[in-house]
Amino acid sequence: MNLKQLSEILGLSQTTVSRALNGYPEVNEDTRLRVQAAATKHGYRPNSRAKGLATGRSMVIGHVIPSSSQHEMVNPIFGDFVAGAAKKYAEHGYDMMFTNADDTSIERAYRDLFQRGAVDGVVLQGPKVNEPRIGVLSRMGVPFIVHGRATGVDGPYDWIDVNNKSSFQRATKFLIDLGHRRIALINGLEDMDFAQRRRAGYLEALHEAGIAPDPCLMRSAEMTEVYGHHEARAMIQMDNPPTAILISSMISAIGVRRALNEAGLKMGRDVSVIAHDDDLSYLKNGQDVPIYTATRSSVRQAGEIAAEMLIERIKSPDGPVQTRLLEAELVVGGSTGPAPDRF
Amino acid sequence: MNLKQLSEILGLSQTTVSRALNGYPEVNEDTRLRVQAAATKHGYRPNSRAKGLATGRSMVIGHVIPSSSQHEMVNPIFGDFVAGAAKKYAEHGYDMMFTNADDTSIERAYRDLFQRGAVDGVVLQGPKVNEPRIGVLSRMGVPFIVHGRATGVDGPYDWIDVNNKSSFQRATKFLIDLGHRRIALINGLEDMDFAQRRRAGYLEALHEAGIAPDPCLMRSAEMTEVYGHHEARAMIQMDNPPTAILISSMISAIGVRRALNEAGLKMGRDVSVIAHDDDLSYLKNGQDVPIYTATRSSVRQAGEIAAEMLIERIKSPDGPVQTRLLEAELVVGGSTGPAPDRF
DNA sequence: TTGTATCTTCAAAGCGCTTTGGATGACGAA
DNA sequence: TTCGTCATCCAAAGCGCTTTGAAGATACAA
Repeated sequence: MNLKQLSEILGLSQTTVSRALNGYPEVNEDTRLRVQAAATKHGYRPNSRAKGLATGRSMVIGHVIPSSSQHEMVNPIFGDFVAGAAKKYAEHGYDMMFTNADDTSIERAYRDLFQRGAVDGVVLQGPKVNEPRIGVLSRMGVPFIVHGRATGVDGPYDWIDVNNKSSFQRATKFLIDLGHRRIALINGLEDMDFAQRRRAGYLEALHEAGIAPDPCLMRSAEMTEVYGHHEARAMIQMDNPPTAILISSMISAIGVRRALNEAGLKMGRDVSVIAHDDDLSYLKNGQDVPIYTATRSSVRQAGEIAAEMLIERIKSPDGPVQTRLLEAELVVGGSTGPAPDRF
Repeated sequence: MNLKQLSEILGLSQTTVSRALNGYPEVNEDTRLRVQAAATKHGYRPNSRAKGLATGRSMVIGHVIPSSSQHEMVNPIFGDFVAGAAKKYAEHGYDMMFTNADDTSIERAYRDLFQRGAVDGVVLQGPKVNEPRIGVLSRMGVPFIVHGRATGVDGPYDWIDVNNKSSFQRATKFLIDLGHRRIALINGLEDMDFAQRRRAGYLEALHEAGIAPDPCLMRSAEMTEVYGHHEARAMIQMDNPPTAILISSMISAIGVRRALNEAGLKMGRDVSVIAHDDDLSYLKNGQDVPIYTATRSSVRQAGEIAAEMLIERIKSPDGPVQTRLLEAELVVGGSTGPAPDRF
C-alpha cells in the first residue's frame, strides 16, 4: 500500500493525503479523520526511503562499530549505551544504524555514512587522545556528538563525558585517607582518552599526598576479566605488593577478585579495591550493599543524554556548542578498608 | 556531489556513469576507468535513499531491541552477537538498523520496519516458547532468521541455535558421573525457549540416572550476576544443599562464585559448578586453563552465521528452509570435581 | 453584482538514483 | 551500396514521497 493507492481509495489527491497524515493545517478536520482511518485500516506506512529522498532527512542516526583485527571485542558498555540512546531515538522518531569498520577504515566509514545520506548525525564512541575522527566530522559538517572527550583536539564539538579525572582523584584520595600508600592502577588502554584522565586523577591525588608514583603499579590494557586477574596476580606476588588497587572496569575487577581469592586474600581486609562501575544492567554492583567501593556513573543514562544532545544539534546545526560533564558518585562498599599494618 | 553533477563534469550521461560505477558490461573500459577516477577524486557516494528507491532494496538489515519496562536490560550477549553479524553484513554491503520497542509493541516494530521499506530482512533474537513474532514475520513475507528456536511454533522458518538440550544433558551427566546427586539448575527466564531446552536436558540426564528432580534446586530468572549470587547463597544454606550447580550464564556464574567464596566454600572441591559460556570477548572463561567447566559456544560466531543465512534468504526468498544447530563444546576446567562424601 | 479573503483541494515538479528502450556510429558481410 | 551486428552511449520514465504554486468553492463586504 503506497500513497498513490491510498489516495485513489479515498478519492483524494496525494497532496491532501500526505498533508492530512503529516498534520498540516490546510486540510479539513473531517477529511483528516477520514484519511487517518483509512491509513490505519489499510496499514499504510510511508516508505521511509521515498520520504527521506523528498525531505532530505533520513531520520536515522549512525554508530560505527570498530572491529579491530588485534582485539576483536565489543566493549561491554556498548550494549547499555546503545540501549539508552535507542530509547531516546525512538521517542523522537529516529532509527539507529550501525556500520562495521575495521580500524583502518573508521574515518571512511563515518564519511560514507553521512555522504551517502544514510544518516542525519553520528555518535562517536571511545575517543582516543588526539582523536582524528573529530576533525574529520567537523570538517564534513555532520552533526555529531562524542561520548567522551579528546585531549589534544581543539575546536569546539559537542560531547558528554564522565568526570574521569575527579572521580579517580577522589577514589585515590579515599584510599590514601584509609592509610594506603601503595596503590595500584589497573587502567584501560592508555591511548583511550578516558584512561589518560583517570590516570591523571590518580597521579594528582598521589602527588597531593606526597606519594611518589611507582610505574610497577600502573598497568594498562583492554579491560577484560582475564586482564584484571592477570595483573592482580602479578602484583600480589611482588616483593612490595600494593595494599590497594584501583580498577577502571567492573569486568576487570571481577578478575582481580578472582586472583585475590586464589591467593587466599580477602578483599577489603588484605587488599582494598575500588572499581569504576558503569552501572551495567546485567552486572550491577551488588543489590543493596555494594560489592565494590566504586565510582559509579550510568552509561545507559549517558546514552540517553547523548541521544538528546545529538537530536538537538541536528535540529539546530548552528546552535551553541553543548557539553555535559557527569560527576561519578563514590559508592562505598565492602571492598575497601584501612591499610593493613605490615610495615 | 551527486550523479548529475558527476556526469556533467565527465561530459557523459547519468546512465553511463551509473553503469560504469555499477560494473555493467555495456560501457567502454576506458570510459569506466575515467568515471571511476573522477568518482574517487570528487568523493562521490551514491545517495543510498535514492538508490534504494530506484532498486527497491534498502541494503539494510533490521534488529529490534526490546526495552521492557519490567527489566530494562540489555543482554550482554547482544554486543557480541551483533558484532559478529555486523562483520558479515559489512562484507556483503549491508548496513544494520536497530529499532527500539517496548514489550507491547515489538510485533508492530517489526512490521513497521519492513513495510516502511527500511530493511530487507530482520533478525529475531531471544525467541520465547510459542514465540508469536515468528508467525507475524512469516505471514508478512519478510525474510528473517531466528537466533534460537521456538517450541510450539510450527511452520518452517530459518533458525540457528545451539543444541541447548544436549549440552545441558551432557553437562549434567558429567556431574552425575563425578558422583553428584544433588545438582541444582540456575536457569534463565523459563518463558525463553533456550531455558526450556536446557532444563529438558538437565531433567533427562537426571532421569536416566534415576535421580528424582528436586524443585527446590531449580531456579529461573533474568541471568544477572546478582541473581546468581542470590540463588547460590540461598541454596548453600539449605538443609540438604546441592553439591553441584549448573548455571545458564557466565555472568550469573560469577555471582555464584562470589556466594561460594563468601561462605568459605571452594569451587570444584566443596561445590562443583558448570556454566554455559557464550565466549564473550570481554568475559573469556580464563586464558589457558578454563576457570569454569563450561558448555561453550561462541555467540559471536552465531551472529556471523545468522547474518550469512539471512543474506542468503534475502537473495532467494523461495529457497529451501535453512536451519543450523551448533553443538556446544564441554570444556573441563577447575570448577568441577568429585562429589564430596558427606552422606 | 463584484471584489476580496479564506478554506480546501489539486496537478505537477523535484529529490537522486536505476533501468528500459532506443539512437548513433563503426565495421564487415552480402 | 545496403544491411545487420556490435559496441557505446543516451533520453526519459519511474521508484514513493513532499512541497510549490495555483485553482475552485465559499463567505463576506462593499
